Amino acid sequence: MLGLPGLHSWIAGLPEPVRAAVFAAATRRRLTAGEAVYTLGSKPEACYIIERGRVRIFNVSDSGREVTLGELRGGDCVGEVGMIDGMPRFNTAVATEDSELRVLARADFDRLYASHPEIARELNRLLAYRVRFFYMHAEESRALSLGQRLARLLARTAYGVGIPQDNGEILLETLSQEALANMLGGTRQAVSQEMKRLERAGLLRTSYGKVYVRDLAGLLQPVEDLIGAEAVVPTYPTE
Amino acid sequence: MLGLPGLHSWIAGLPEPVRAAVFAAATRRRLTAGEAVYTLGSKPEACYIIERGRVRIFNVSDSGREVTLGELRGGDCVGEVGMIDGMPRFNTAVATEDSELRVLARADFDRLYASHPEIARELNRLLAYRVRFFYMHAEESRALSLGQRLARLLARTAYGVGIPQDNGEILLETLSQEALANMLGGTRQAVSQEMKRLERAGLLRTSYGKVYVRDLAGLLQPVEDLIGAEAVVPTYPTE
DNA sequence: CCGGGACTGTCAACTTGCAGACACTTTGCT
DNA sequence: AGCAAAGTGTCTGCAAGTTGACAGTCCCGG
Repeated sequence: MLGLPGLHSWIAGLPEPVRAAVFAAATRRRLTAGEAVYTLGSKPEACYIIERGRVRIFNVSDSGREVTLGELRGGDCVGEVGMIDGMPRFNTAVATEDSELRVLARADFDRLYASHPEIARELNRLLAYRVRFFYMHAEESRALSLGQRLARLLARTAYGVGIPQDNGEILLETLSQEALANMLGGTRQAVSQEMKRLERAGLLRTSYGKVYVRDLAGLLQPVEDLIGAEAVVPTYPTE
Repeated sequence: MLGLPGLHSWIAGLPEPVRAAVFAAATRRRLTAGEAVYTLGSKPEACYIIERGRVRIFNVSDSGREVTLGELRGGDCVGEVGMIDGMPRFNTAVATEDSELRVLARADFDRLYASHPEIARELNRLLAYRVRFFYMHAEESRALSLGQRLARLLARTAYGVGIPQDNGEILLETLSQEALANMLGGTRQAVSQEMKRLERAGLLRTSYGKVYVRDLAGLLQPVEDLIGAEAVVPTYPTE
């Protein structure tokens, strides 16, 4: 659910000289598809800026099942939290295609962080975004059914990286039901079932690894229904 | 799950003169039990430092059910994320007992934030903690059963605010099953059932609104079993 | 010391989603 | 064209947790 419109970098907003200093301190690293940027539990040695390619963030739950948190792309940053608190990584990042990263080692990060207050402020913006993101994510997982989450995920993905077609449909590429299941924290079978439901409702059309969204507004409908049903909102005195 | 050992303030770590400047800019506000600090969807006008009392952070899901995120106490801070990104509040904060807060208005925050780089750095530490917290929280909700989450919550609460008794038990006060259910994202009935299971296992003893923990290590046991069962951890090349 | 209110234990019916199994379709490579 | 691998549709249990209902238990104020 990263990899969608939103704030995914603390570099982009920096004034030019500071950004230049960051890039000057960073080394380059190439990854082939399947290679890990970092792994769960490891010590945070560096943070990363993705120049090219894709990096999937996930972790492995009980039965070895992987739950995808999101995918980051060119321009995005990974691994900042570890730079700030120094605690072990709490998830795993793996390149899903051949990628090229800028690596900013811990010591260099610390030096720049201490000397350029703009960096701390940009990181605040990024972390605030992430706090909101994870909070909403947790909320959504609890409050919405798999079908509703699927609809939302598809709608957001369409907004973010969808490719408009001539016939008005929006194409979502490289999006197998298995991958969707991982993102939603559900099983492939359940996704298949819900997907069929959406297809029968005429909201989309599917083809192996591809989804053609037909009615983007319609995908968000069921959620709005739910919000509309939220009749009994308790009130609290504010002053 | 806040209100437990952890980092809950960006004030405490500030150098003395800066902290003094923050307190000088803040006004005082008294809340009676049940009064809201802020509510879901409102514009972030200020952030808060709790001087005395308790503030519960929660939000209302679909059917009007409240899901408690945690409780903050004296010394803790609330509402920083809104100061940084200016977006509407994404949850509701209500005083659960008569409380006293310091209120730092947006304009004052902005002024101090711009002029004291230490504030941004302390906020990063706090936000990094919150990112981790929410991430773990989401993970736990997905991967662990209600019973396991209950055991963990009780263990952590015991560590955090438990009161050791003469007979070796640890007393957890003001902890009704209803409140636990809200924290765990479950129902009162399910908590009752799991609590009985823990009681039958001899790990604790309950009495209306109180829990006496007998075997703290034992409470964490079932989770360790689960971790131990995590045999098939896929490996990823790191270099 | 007694009665209302809050807290707790338990049950049955129901819903959601998981697990495993199996047949089928498409894609991509040779 | 042909074949293996990946992706998909669907079914049958099965487990966890919800909803609603009801009765029992404890606490505290009048």
